Amino acid sequence: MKYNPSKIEKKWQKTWLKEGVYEPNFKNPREKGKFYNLMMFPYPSAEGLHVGNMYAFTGSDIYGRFKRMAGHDVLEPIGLDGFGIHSENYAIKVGTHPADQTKKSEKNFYRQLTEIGNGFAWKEKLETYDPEYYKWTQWLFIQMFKNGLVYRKKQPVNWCPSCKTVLADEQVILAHRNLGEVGGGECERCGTKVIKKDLEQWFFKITDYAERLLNNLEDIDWSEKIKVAQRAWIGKSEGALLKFSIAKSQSVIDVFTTRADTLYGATYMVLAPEHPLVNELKSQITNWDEVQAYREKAKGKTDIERTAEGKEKTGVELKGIKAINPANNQEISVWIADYVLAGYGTGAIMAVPQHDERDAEFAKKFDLPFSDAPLVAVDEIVKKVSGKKITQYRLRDWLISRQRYWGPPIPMIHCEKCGWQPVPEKDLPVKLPKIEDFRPTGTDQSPLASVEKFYKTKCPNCKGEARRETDVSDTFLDSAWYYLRYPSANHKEEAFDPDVTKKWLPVDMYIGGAEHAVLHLLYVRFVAMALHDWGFLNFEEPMTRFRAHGLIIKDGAKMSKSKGNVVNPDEYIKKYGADALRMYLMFLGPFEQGGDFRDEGVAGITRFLNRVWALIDKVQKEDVAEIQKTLHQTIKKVTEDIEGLHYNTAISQLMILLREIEDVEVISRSQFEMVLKLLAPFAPHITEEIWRTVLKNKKSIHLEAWPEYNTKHLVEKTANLVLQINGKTREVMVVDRDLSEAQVKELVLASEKMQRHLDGKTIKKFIYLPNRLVNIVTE
RNA sequence: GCGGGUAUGGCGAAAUGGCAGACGCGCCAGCCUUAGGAGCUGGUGGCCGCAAGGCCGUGGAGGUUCAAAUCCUCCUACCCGCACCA
Repeated sequence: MKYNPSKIEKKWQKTWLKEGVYEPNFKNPREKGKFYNLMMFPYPSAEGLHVGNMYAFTGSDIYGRFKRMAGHDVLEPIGLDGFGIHSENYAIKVGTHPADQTKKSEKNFYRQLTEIGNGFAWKEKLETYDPEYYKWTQWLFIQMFKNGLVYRKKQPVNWCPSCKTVLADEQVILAHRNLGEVGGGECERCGTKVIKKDLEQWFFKITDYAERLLNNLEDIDWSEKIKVAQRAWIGKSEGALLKFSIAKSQSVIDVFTTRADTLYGATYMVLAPEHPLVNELKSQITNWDEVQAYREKAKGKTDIERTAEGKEKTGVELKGIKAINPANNQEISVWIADYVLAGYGTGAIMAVPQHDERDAEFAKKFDLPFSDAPLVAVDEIVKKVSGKKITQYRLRDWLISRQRYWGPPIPMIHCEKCGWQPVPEKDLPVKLPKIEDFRPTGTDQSPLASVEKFYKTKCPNCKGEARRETDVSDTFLDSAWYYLRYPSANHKEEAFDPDVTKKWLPVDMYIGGAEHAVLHLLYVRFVAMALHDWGFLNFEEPMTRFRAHGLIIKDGAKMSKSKGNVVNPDEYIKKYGADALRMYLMFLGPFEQGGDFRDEGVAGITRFLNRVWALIDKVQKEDVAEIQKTLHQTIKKVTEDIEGLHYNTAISQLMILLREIEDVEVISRSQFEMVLKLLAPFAPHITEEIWRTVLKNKKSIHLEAWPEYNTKHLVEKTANLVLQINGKTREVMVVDRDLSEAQVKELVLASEKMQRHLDGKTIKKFIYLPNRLVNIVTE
C-alpha cells in the first residue's frame, strides 16, 4: 500500500465531521475539564486563505489537538469576520453585492479550512453578517448605551477619503513618518492618507477603562510585545493640572504638566490653535488677523503637511494677552502653536525652555526668555498654586460609527421630541436591507441614509415620527465579542448562554496576529470588562493566554500580489497533502517568529511522512528495547515543546526518533502507536489512516490519550563526560554514572590524550560537574 | 527621539552559563535504476594537514567567569510599537 495523501485526507475529513470527533461535550466536559482553544477568525476579503493564514491555523490546531489528547474537552471553533470595510471593498472591486460575495467567499473559506485538516467544532461556526449573530452585536451596542458608555460628539475625526468613512484612532496607522515621505497616517484597510473632518459621531467610552486595561496587563499571560504596545497606546502619564490666570481678564488657562517642579521656569504659554479660549479672548487680541490666519493654516494643514515640514516650530503670539505664572506672579506671553495638540491634556501648556527640548526650540526661534529658576518639590508647588495632581491617558474613545453599508446598523432611533432612543431589544435585529446601491457615498452619510423604507420609523418612546440611525458599527465591534458566541452559537434566547459561558469561558489559549495589538486585542478586553461590570460575565479578561504567531515570508521577501510570490495553499495541499504542508510550515522556525517559505523545503517533510508510512511493515508484538530511551525522550520533548509552541524542535525530535526506529528490524505495536500519537497533532490524516485502517483501531486517534513518558527509560548507566583543559574540550569520556570526584579525577588523569595536553603543566584547579563535565585549569 | 525585539554555516534553524551548528534544505561522493527533479548510504563551518591532530569561529569592541551564542557595558545593522503626548 502506498501513501496517497489526497485520497486519505478527504476521507478522514468527512469521517471526522460525521462522527463529531471535534465536538466538545458542553454540558459535561471530559476528565481534565474544558479547554477553549481559539484562533483569530479570518475575514473573507481576498480570493481565499493564503499560506500565512494556514500557518496560524495549523499552529493553533496543533495546540488544540494536543490538549484534546491530554484529556481536555477542547472547543476549537471557527467562523468568519465577514462584515466590514474589507469585505465590502472586495465586493466592490469584483463587482458583486457584498451579501452575494460573502456567500461565495464563505464556501471557499470553509472548504480551505476543512482541507488543512483542523479539528474545528463546525456545529458552532458563526458569521458576523448572519442576522442571528449581529442581532446580538446590536444588543451589545444597546447595553453600552444603557450603561452610559455611548455618546455622540462633534469633533475633528479621522476620515478615509477612499473608504469614505470615519475611522477610530486605532485604525489609523502612522507609517512612513521617518522615511521622509509625506504621511500623517494611513487607513488601516486601504492605505489611503487619512484626513481630519469635523463630524458628529458615536463613541464608546473606552477611556473609562484605561486604568484597568493597563493594570490587568500585569495578570494576563500574553505575548510581551502585545503588552508593551497596549501600554504605549494607553499612554498613562501622571502630572498636575495648574491654573494660569490671564491679566486683566477673568479667563483662566488650565495646563497639564508632568513637570510641576519646573513651574518657576515657565516663561511663556502655548495653546493649541484649536483651543476654545482663543475665540473667547478675541476682543483683547491686537493681532487677530495674524492669529486667525495661523489657525486657518493649521486647520487646513493636515498632519501630512506638518510632517513634511519636519519638526520646525511655528506659532503666533496672542498680542495683547499676558498670562500670570502663579508661582512668581510674573507676566508671560501667550502663543498659539501647532506643536501643542488640542486632543491631549488640556490643549495648553506652560513652556519651560530650560527643561523641555521642544519649548527650548520654540523659545530660540521666537527669541523668548530662558529661565534658570531652581526646581521645587512637586507636592509643595501644586499646593501653593492650588493645582491638582491628575492622571492623563493617551487613549481616546472608540469612534464606533461608520458611513458604510456592510455592517450591523447601529440600533438607535432619533426622535425630535425624545432625543436618541435605543431600539427595543425585542425588535432586534435591525436588519440590514439588501439595497442595489450599497457603495459609500462620500457625503458623510451611509448609503442607508437615502433608503426611506429603512430610516423612516416610529419613536419607541412617544410613538411619533422618528428617524433611524443609518450608520453601521465598526467591524471591530463584531469581533470584540465573537468568542462569547461560539459556545452559545445555537442558543436563541440570549447573546450567550449564562450556564455554558460560566463553564467554558474565558478562552484558555488565543492565537493570532500581532498586528491587532491595539485594535482587536484592546477592544475585546474593553468589551469583556464592560460585560463583567454589568453582571454578564464572571471574569474581566477574556483570554487567559495569548500568543502572537510569526509571519510567513516567501524566499526572503514579503508576499504580495504585485511581486507575484503569494503562496496558494491549495496548490501545495493538492501536490503534497495537508499533512506535509502543515508539518513543513511548523518546521520552518519557531511558531512565534514565523519563517521563510521555500518550495525545496517541503520535500524533506514528504520524505519524513513516507518513511513513517513505511514503518507499517515493521510492526510485531514485543517491545524493542533499543528504541525505548529515544522514544521516551521524544515523548518528553514533544510534550514540552508543544506546550511552549516550539513546534519546529518537536518535529526535529520526531525525525530523530524515526531514524532510530529505522535502525531496528521491528517495533512493537504499542511502540508504533505511541509514535503515531506523538505525530497526530502535526499530521492528523496519515496518523488516523494508519491508526484505523492499518492497525484496525475503532476510535479516532485524536481522541486517544497522549502518551506519558517513563523516567526509568530516560536514565542511563553511563554518562558522556566532557573533558576540558582551560575550557577547551579535549576528549569525551564514557564513564559510569555518579562516580565520586576522586574516581573521576583518577580516570581523567590516566587518559593518554589528557596526559599529552597536560604534559609539563601544573594543575591549578579541577572542576567537576557530576556526569557532565571536567575542566582542568593549569598555570 | 523613546520603548521592545532580532543578529549563529550556502539557506531555514538548534543549543537549563558547560562538546556551537541538533533537525531539515541544499551541495558533494557512492549505491540502485533503461532513466531521474525518485529512493538508499556516507560526507558537509573556515583554515592548515596524507592522516592523527591543531588553530580560528555565534554582527563589532571590551568585561565578568575555570567556562560565554547565552550574563554585563558600549557600538553597528535590521524589524516592531509609540512619537511635537507637555
